[in-house]
Amino acid sequence: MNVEEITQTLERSGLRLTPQRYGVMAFLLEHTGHPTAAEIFEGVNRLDPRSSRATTYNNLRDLVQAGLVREVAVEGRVARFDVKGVHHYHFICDSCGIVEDLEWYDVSTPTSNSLGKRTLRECELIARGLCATCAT
Amino acid sequence: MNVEEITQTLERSGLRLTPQRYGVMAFLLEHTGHPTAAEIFEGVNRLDPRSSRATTYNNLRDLVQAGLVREVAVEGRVARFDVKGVHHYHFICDSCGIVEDLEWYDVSTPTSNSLGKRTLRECELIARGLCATCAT
DNA sequence: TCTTAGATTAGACTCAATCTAATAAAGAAC
DNA sequence: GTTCTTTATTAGATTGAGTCTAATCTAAGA
Repeated sequence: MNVEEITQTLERSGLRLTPQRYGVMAFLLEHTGHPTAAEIFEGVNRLDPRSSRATTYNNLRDLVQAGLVREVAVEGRVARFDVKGVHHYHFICDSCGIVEDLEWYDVSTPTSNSLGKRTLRECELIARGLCATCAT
Repeated sequence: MNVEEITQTLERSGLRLTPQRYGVMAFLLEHTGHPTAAEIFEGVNRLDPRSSRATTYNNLRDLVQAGLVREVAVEGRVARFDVKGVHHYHFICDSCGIVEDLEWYDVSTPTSNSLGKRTLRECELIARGLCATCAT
């Protein structure tokens, strides 16, 4: 994902690509380990330019709404984020809680019968078990 | 799920079936709409016996650890719970955020190749889109 | 240049969840 | 039964992720 793509996606949502927003995107593209908002805030501010906590949260919200970033569904109180670049699923370790990427594959979707009047947008898969470190 | 089963499962984890614990289980068995801890706390206390907030949280933690209850993976700050009785998946509405059950079906699991050294325990599916109410 | 909508900011605030230290209740031991 | 010990419960204080507020600041357009 390059700056052009990001700018255009944001424009489609009526958003500017500010230094702070770029900082969040750049950090997420570089750190694929599903960081928390606090980690992103800290990481972005380790470099220029300074971004406030509120802005980091605002921008994460905006980027999620624009479809560039995803808030990963994990139980627990802290939100984790990743870039929606390449389709992938998640593996969560029962023991240490680490969230790892699993390569995407075609998963059969619920029958239209069981969906009823609902409209389906996407299916997310969460695999659970022990990560490589905890399994040994 | 009956009292016998619950008692035995708890005993296997070295836990007693106290009135407060039973209250939580009974509430969850009756209210399948994925209530929050606060809702469970309030619901349990609408009847006898009085249970404190801390106890509700403690018991939810214990019941999850004993494998009787599941903390549903939803993004957001409030934890939601359901009884692990019947296998099922979840549908989360993009618009109103409601969490509904989807009947279980056999989903293909990740290849052992992509899992690597990880051990797989279960696969959870989260479908997203618009619920029946929001779709119309 | 002026206007205006969008963006950022520090700090106060909210509230779900956890912690603490004291009390209560249920088994087990005698 | 009485005592000892472990497990549970409790009210209230504390934590901390996330949100809100009201005041600036910035940049695009007229």
